[in-house]
Amino acid sequence: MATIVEVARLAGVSTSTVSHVLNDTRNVEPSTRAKVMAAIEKTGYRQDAVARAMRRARTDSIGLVVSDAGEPAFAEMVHGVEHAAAARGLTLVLANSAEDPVREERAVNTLLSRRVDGLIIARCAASSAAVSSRLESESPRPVVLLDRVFDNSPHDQVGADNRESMRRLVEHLQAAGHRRFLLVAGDQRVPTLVERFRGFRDAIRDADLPQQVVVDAVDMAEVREKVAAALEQGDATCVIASSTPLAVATLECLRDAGLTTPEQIAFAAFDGFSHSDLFRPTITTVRQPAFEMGAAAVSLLIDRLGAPDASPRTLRLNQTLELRESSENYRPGVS
Amino acid sequence: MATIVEVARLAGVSTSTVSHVLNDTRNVEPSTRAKVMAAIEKTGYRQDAVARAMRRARTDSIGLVVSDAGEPAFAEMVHGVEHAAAARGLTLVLANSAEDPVREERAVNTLLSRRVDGLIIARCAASSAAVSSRLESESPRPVVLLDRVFDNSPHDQVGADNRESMRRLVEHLQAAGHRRFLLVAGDQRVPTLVERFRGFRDAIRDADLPQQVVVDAVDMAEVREKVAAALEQGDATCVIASSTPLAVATLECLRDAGLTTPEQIAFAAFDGFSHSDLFRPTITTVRQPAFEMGAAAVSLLIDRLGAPDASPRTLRLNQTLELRESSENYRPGVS
DNA sequence: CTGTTAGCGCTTTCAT
DNA sequence: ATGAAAGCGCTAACAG
Repeated sequence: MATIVEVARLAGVSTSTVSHVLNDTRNVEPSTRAKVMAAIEKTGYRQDAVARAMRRARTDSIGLVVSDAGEPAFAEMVHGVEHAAAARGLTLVLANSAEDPVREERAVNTLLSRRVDGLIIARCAASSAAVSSRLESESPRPVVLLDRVFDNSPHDQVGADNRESMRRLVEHLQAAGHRRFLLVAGDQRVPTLVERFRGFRDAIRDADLPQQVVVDAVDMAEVREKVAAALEQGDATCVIASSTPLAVATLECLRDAGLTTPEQIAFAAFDGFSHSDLFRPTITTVRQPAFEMGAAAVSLLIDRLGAPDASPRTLRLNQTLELRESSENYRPGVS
Repeated sequence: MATIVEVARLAGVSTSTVSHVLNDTRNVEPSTRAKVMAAIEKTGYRQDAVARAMRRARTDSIGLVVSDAGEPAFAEMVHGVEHAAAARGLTLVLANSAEDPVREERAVNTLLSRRVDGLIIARCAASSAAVSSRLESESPRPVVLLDRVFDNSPHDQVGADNRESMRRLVEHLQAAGHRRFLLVAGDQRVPTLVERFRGFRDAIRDADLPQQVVVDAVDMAEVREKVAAALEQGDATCVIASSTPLAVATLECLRDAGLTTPEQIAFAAFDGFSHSDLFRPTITTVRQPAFEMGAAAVSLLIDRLGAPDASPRTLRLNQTLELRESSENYRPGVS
């Protein structure tokens, strides 16, 4: 590749003039500019982003660490982040922690070492304290927490209105006549799942319902076991799964138990499945605006670059309650 | 951040010694090494990948351009690429062309300008010639084509055995009694879809079947229109969709036409839906090993770095034919 | 309006 | 076994 020096020589100007033409950073005589453009054309010159980043304070890149690249919801967030970043001329550097704190820490270090202008991260469930302090000490490099938001976080964050959505979902199901629920709540180290659990508790308490069965196992095999046991005991009329993986496990249990939805038991899930309208049963779902969350994280990052000392913001995007067959047609008299 | 100079000063050695300790690139007296390590610890020093890349020929990063980050199959490929790259200490820089040749070209330029060690790209349907020549002139920076492979490509490529898989699928359906198919073939500028179409033709020809109805519209609205019309005419007993988006459109048409699967019409699709076992109808699917394809692309890239002049390789991973309800229970006598 | 030049932080010859 | 020093390609004072 040609360098800026060759372009300058060919155009008969200094490298600084070439640089200024390239970046439009000071006035250049039209004729000079033309000579430079011609030289660029002839040499096939392209700016070297590495050398540029070396000199400047910024790299025009951002890092994203997701906790599970295999989950469709995270794939959507990646898509949203990429879209918003590209729209602002930022390049995306992607890493996946796969819910492993060691890989998470390695990913964060790699990205920081590459001098990304900012970092968006969906912390993994067992995220280490080392990562937290590393992130905090990295100021003024902005960090935005995605999906998994924390109380009193020193960082900007974007999540969903999990607690409120779960409450609305449960209220709807109660109004439809359900009084005995089985909540498949999942790993309670994950803030998102904690929030959903709290929303559930809120709704149960406010409706003066008795205690409900909650499965909060971490391991999926254990989840299946406990859900199966709870179904066997059998007084729940409605099952709620707090995430897609939990919904998969739950649906498998329902199938194994020979329970059909919604005839024998109602079902609802968070995050949901793609193209769910095309298949049966269609499942009542609280849908996360994953793409928008990713895009919003980029916005927060950009805002933060412009105002490093503003106090941290937590953004919560609304989830939508999509009512479908799996929670319909419940007949209180029959239960 | 501390620099290598501060570490050197603190350790009472030269920067070159620190560098050699860091990269384990020449022998260092254990005691010296210890002093350096201590200084690194104390300063919290971390290597600056930008400066490092500036000096060396490599950046230890690879670029990936996907043509549609919203498609689950591509999300899986991204996941596979990330996984394989991370395993080799390579950082992934991600871009999405969204099937837009302008964005594709921009993405390629951005990645090259960042001096990625290699480039993996799923070309978009209307990919411009400018991109082709840009990619070819970038040697010796390796380029691997992903998913969408081309005849006589100067690059390494990894795709699926589309032609053979489609042939197997059609043969299976023929054996089950089907003689009139509707193929929803999609955009014939996309090599993957062309290959699937060819496999279909092969099978029809070898079975001496009459001409079949093929929908090859690009625009999804047009696809729906033509599929609806073909269904109305109504002599097909079996519909095959060549990709997930086409399957979605087709299933909507079937639903709108009031046709149930498999009772009234058989159905099969490529790429498929996630968690398809849990929903009805379960769909006979030719599944693409998307994750593995992404990982394989990284392998090809690495191999190529080691052997820049070997002739280009095309790798075709096997797809699996997953037989499910949507293609069962067809009764020839009734048709 | 344009040119000269000092680095950014690091790796890597070349000496010793 | 270690150090000195020359840049990698670029940007941004500073000077004219």
